[in-house]
Parts: sequence; C-alpha cells; structure tokens
Amino acid sequence: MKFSKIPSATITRLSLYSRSLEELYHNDVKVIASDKLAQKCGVNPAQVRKDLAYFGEFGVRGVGYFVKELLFEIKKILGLNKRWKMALVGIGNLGSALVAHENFPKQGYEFVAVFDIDPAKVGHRLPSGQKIYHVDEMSRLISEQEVEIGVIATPANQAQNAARALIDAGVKAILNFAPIQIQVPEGFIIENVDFTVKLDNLAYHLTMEVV
Amino acid sequence: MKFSKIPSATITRLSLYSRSLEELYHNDVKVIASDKLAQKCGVNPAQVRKDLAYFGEFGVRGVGYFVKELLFEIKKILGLNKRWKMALVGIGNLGSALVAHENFPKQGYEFVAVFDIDPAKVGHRLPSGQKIYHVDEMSRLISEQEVEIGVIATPANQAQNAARALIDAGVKAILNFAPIQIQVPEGFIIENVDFTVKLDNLAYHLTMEVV
DNA sequence: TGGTGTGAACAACTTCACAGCG
DNA sequence: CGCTGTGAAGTTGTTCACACCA
Repeated sequence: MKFSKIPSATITRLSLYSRSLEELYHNDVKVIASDKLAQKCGVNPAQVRKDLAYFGEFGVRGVGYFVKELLFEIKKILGLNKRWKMALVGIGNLGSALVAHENFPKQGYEFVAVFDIDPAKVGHRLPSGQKIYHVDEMSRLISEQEVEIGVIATPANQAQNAARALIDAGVKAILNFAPIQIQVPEGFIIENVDFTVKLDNLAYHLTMEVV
Repeated sequence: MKFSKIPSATITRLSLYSRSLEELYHNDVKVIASDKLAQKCGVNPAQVRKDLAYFGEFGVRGVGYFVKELLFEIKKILGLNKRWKMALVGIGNLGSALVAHENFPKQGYEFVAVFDIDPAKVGHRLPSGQKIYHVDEMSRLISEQEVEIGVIATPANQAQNAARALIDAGVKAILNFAPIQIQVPEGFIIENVDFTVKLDNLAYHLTMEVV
C-alpha cells in the first residue's frame, strides 16, 4: 500500500461509503455492486472501484462487494476501529450542540474535556456530564486524558489562540468550526468545517442562475 | 465573463478572500498584494491572481489590490450585496445553535422561518424571535416569506423528507447538515456541511501517521 | 522597481473501456 | 454472463514564469 499517493478526495468518499454500507448492513443487505453504492453516494461507479482498489481487492468479480466485510475494511482504513478522545474549546451555542450531538459517540468519537475562558461558564457541569475547565488547565487535562483531537468552536477572534493552546497541550489534530484560516505548524493535521463558505457558495450559484 | 468555466474551488476561495479582506478593511489596511492575501488564506499567490482575474482586472500593477474596492467586488460576485432569507428544518441542538448564531445576520443571512415535526416543539417561540411551525405549513410560509435557502438540521433519517418538503415549497438551494447524501433533482443547488466526514479524515491521517 | 495578468507547463483527479476472473 | 480491477485517455485545477504596466 502506497499511502502517500491516495487522493484526499478518496478518503472523504470512503467516509461516505462507510455510511451507506452501515445503512445497508442495518437493512440486512449482504452484497452490493459498485453501481448501486455509487448511486447512493452520488459518485461514478468507476470511482468507487478505484477508491477501494487503492487499499486492496475487496470485491468479487461478477458479484460485487460483501457489505459486512467491506464495511469492516473501510472502518479499519479510516481508523474507526478504535475510540477517539476529543477536547472542545468554546462552549457557546455551537459548542454545546456539538457536545450534545449523539452521532459522535455512535461513531466512536467522544468529548472527554471541555474548555472555555468565560469565568461565568468555567466550573459548571454540562448535561452530558463534562465539567467546563478554564483554558489554563488544558495542558494538564489533555495529557492526562490522552486527548488526540481538538475541536475549536470559539468566536473567530479566539480561534488562533485556542489552536495554539491545543497544539501546545499536545493534540495531534484539530477540527475547526471558527470562520477563520488557522495557522498551524507545517504538516499539522487540521480540517475546517466552514458553513459560511458553503452558504456563500449557495449565494453565488443562486445569483448566477438568474443571469 | 464566462461563468460556466469557473472552478468551484475558486468560489470557495473567494469566500476566504472576502473574510480576510473584511478583517484588513476593519484594520484600516488600504492596499494588499496577492502574496500577502495568499498567505493569510493559505493558498498560492498565483492562485489568488488567477481567481480574481476570472472576474475582471481588479489590481494595480506594481501596487496590489485596493482592499475596499476588492472586497466590494468579491461581495458582488458572491451575491452578498443583498440579504438572503433562510428556512430551518429541525430545531434540535444543532438547529438551535444555527438560529442563534450571530455570524449569519452579519453576513446577510437570516432565518425567517423555523420548522419541526415534533408537536412538543411546534408553536413555541425561540429566544431569537422565530415561532416554530409544523412542517405541514412549510409550503405556505416559504412562499409568503420568499425564502430562497433551506437549511436541514434534522436527524439523518428525516433529512430526505425535509429536503423534499423544502423543494416542493419552492426553495432554490439547500444547506444540509444531516450526515446523509440527499437526492435532489438534476441541477438543484445543494451543499453539505459534514463534520462526521471531516472527523473521519482526521482519524485517517492520525492513523496513517504512525505507520 | 514591484506586482499584476496570463499563456503554457504541470499535476491531480476522474471517467472510460475493456481485459480478466468468479 | 456480470462485475471487478486497472491502464490509458480525458478533464479539471494549480503553479510557473515572464511580459507588461503603474
């Protein structure tokens, strides 16, 4: 396996396949062909086969892919066969929603620490059980809890500080919800969830359509 | 201007430029060169120039771009020189956070209608002022209010229904937060905000790094 | 001089088309 | 016979390099 050569878009699609397969498995579907899976995920059938072929030969010619087996393999590839510990910074509206979100634990992601700088929030306990700590305690708690993923849900002007604190504290990857481009060390793993940008895309296409 | 030839990635980057320019404008910076702007947004300087050149000649050779003017032009291109009316479907944790989010109105996006199917929620009024309506009333309200963008924040298993209802009611674009690939008519404008997928990306890269 | 605008080279990703195998 | 796996072709997006201009 030559990992370096795998398109990042392939990884994103694997995640989609995994979801669809989960549903198929749940519905007792045993086998699926690339055409069907492709349709469910809105991609080209050849793309599905090529994506999977990067990691091995999971299919059976003339038949398709065994749902259970393929799901297992994809989860293994994505690293979803373990639980991931996350820390949240910024417990406003969005942060609260994330902590309360049921899908995360289902997928193996868990918030084990929650931070904020607002003295009015620090010390309180969330409905989901976590206590809110001050950012100053981040370093200790993150190494104690062996947190690997940091999630930023602060206002934009706090996000860079939050990122620095998380990185200093030793997290290995960041998921950023703040609408700002965060500067991280070369090679550091970061993903942005940027719904303002997505909305702007919609606005653009709506505007163009009329022309 | 040959709009059809513009890469969708360009539109996404315009959104980033717009944000950075907003900040620069706010800090009284008058002029910026492609290098600086590129660095702030984490892209290649040539990319910045090429992106902008799709839409006109906004720069001055030997000088750079005038911040105020460029910001204005980009907003015009993206369609951000008007207010956009949105309708939300699904007022759970995430939906509530979205409605309460301050950035939307700042950017010109406004939730003018909120829907759910839970009888326990319908009829209540949100802190932000909107009344929660049953999905059955969607068609009437969306046309009355001239809503153009639908936002889906339901659980995955409700999302396709929500989409159908929104489309039937006449929205022209959808922003989907549910972790599922929604089927829409050919050419319909839809964007997904998919943080599960982003997390899976992190998990993958964290897993690979060790190998 | 310094930074834009842009054709041309390059790189990345996607789709086609078909051989090969169960 | 049907569907996978995959080289080759096609498409799309990015970067280079430099002419050109304030």
